[in-house]
Amino acid sequence: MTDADATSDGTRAAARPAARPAAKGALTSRAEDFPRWYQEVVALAELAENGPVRGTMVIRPWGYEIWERLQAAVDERIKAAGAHNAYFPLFIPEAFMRLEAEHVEGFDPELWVVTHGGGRQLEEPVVVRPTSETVINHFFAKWIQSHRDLPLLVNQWCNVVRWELRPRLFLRTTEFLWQEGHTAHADEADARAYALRILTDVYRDAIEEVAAVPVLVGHKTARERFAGAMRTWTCEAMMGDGKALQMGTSHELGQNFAKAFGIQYSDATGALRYVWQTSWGVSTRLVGALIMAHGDDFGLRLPPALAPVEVVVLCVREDEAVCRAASALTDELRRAGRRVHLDARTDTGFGRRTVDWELKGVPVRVEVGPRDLAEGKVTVVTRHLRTKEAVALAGVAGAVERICASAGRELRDEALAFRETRTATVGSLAEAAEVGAAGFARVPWREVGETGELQLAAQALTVRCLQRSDGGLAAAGDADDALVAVVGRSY
RNA sequence: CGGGGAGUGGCGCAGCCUGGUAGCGCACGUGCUUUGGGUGCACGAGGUCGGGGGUUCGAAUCCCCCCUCCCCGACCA
Repeated sequence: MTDADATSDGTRAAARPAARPAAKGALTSRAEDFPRWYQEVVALAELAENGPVRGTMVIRPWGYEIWERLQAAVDERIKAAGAHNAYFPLFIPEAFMRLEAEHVEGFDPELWVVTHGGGRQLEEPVVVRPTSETVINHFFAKWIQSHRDLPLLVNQWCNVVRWELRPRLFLRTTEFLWQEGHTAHADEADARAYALRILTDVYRDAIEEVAAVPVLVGHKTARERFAGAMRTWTCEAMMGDGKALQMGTSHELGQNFAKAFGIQYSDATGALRYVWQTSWGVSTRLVGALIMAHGDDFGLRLPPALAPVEVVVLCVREDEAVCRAASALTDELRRAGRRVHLDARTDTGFGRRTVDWELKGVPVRVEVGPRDLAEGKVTVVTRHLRTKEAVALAGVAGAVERICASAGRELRDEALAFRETRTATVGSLAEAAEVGAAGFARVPWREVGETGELQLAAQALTVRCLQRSDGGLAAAGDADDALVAVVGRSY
């Protein structure tokens, strides 16, 4: 798996000379086989691997640190939007799941149900949460009595479990980590405004500014909508193979759950009213998106903001002067506030080490070797561009600073340019199917409609979102027929 | 659930048809060598061959039963 040459063909391995193909990367190229490339990056960059139970995932430290940084970026924005973190239980009474009709229908096939505990069969089975909508609403009903209790803005970070037919590390696993926000508002307009605020100020901002992945925002068609929602808003990104990935969703739940769970409040006049709600989430899928949006044939490319290590200082060879200089540079960069790792291993060849750091996506590599050092210089390598420059020792901190300051923007620009080359505006369903097969087609929704959506589905295509022709979000008064559908293949 | 495939050192596989007590690549350990883009050489450690039963002097190999996993068709953060 780690070696593209070590395939099933044993005789070939035996006959093959020791040398591997010169100058080839450690990975299958993205163009050759994107899914395989993805799996190899996940394995070789030590991001994650499969757990012992089908569909489960072990997130390794390198991958988890990336997740922690994404999480921090999202969390601080959630708090800025006024929500507070809380925690609700993993186990949900089965009966709760049945209270909202569409919700039951949507989740029933994905549920894991615990039937035994303490060595005996449970009188009432408990569901392992696939989402916490129901438990949280049960408590909302208790906590909300007056309009003074509103809005109630709660978020939780947790794991959820859903039966999955085709698991893929980070993208679709049986158990995954996420954040789910749940809110209750006095009226529809307030709920809508909050759902949109989360969509743009929390999700879009974190994804574009921190993860450096450009997204399209819009709302889902009825077919793609969250089970039980009136409207589902989404951030959609294009991956390196032209397929779409939903990176975050924010739902306007209307009063469906409020009615199912009896969440009512007394308004200023004393009248009893049902609340209007929202829910929203992003998950560890973001890590998968990061890999697929930015990765290249040499591995992961991390925006500095998310990189566990921003700079690796590499001693090219064992040499006292080299080690001293490398160590001094490491200290200097650390003092400047960078996350730096000093790689002074002498038991591993230089080539191996550079390939490893490249696979892991570390944004900047500072190579300290005797040759450059004799001239008072080191080699600074920019991961996302794969450019090298000789930099005087005194200029290293400045060079690193410049790269760290620009890398995120450049990655985003590159991803955006790629998306644009793969996006076309078309006028018919047939054209949309053609363009959508390799990228995004923008087509008037009235040309698609629900029947068109079915036809697209037969070709593995979906409407990723609906938006205004200028890319803006639909306003309350906008009819879907006046909107543009973004059509593409998706994960 | 329907169709196809696979279980053999940590990983990926060969061996099975034509039974004779297990091998290759990678990874791992030790030593030397090398280190400016996956160094090279030598030596070494590591396996209840998914489980159970049967046939046989002898089973990874043949027969029966069971278990597990993977791939393809009914979905999503």
